[in-house]
Amino acid sequence: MKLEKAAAQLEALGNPTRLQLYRTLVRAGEDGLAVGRIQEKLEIAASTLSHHLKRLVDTGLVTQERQATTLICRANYPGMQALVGYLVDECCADSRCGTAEKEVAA
Amino acid sequence: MKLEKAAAQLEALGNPTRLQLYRTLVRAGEDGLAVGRIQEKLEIAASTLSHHLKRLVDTGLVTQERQATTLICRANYPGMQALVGYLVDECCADSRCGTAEKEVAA
DNA sequence: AGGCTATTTCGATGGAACTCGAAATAGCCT
DNA sequence: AGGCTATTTCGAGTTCCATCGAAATAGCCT
Repeated sequence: MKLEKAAAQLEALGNPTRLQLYRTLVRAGEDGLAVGRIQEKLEIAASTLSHHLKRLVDTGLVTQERQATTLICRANYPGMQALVGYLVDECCADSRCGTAEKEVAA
Repeated sequence: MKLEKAAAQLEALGNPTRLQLYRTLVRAGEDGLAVGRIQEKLEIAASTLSHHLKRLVDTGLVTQERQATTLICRANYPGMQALVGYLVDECCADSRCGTAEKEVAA
């Protein structure tokens, strides 16, 4: 994973509307969700949704598949896993922060 | 972790310059790095660096500590871990993608 | 105090992002 | 073909971002 690509994916997720959109797709699971369904849930203009969706697809975080007139969207899990992997690798590159097993959150 | 905060952190990391900056701090480890040192490494204008650094600090991904006239910057590991945790939680919320190394790919 | 170094703030510029509604396209169904 | 629904593209407006150099501030040291 190159830094440029990671940054592009992070930026794609770094917008509240798109993060919510991605979250919705993740929760939809493997069945995915039609664009129209997503629009009903998020209540944003269709053109706005299309714009955000395109960004997520372009960065490889979401995939789409046609079914007749409707477009099914799915979260691309491997893509997300690669991104998380990059972050973790960077994080643990030269320091030992891997000792944090649980909710270090706070 | 709220969606808004996660999005803000993702956006902060979603800029090539800032991701490189964060990466540099991570690699520096617990000793951290002075702003001036970072500037030498990244070769960007001091004002630009200050701007990006502020964003990382504001979102909780980087901490700073004064030592005389110099400012030491450090990556905030727990902050990053919380973010990664959020992503993973979202990803595995309603679907079993933890097992999806291969099959789900396609 | 005076000066010196490190860092931030200011002001400006160019470009990109987010949002929307309206119009255009894609593809099914009768 | 004709119409209907789903989705995208277009055009526009507003706002936010990235970058820089110059000037201002912070804080040490002599």
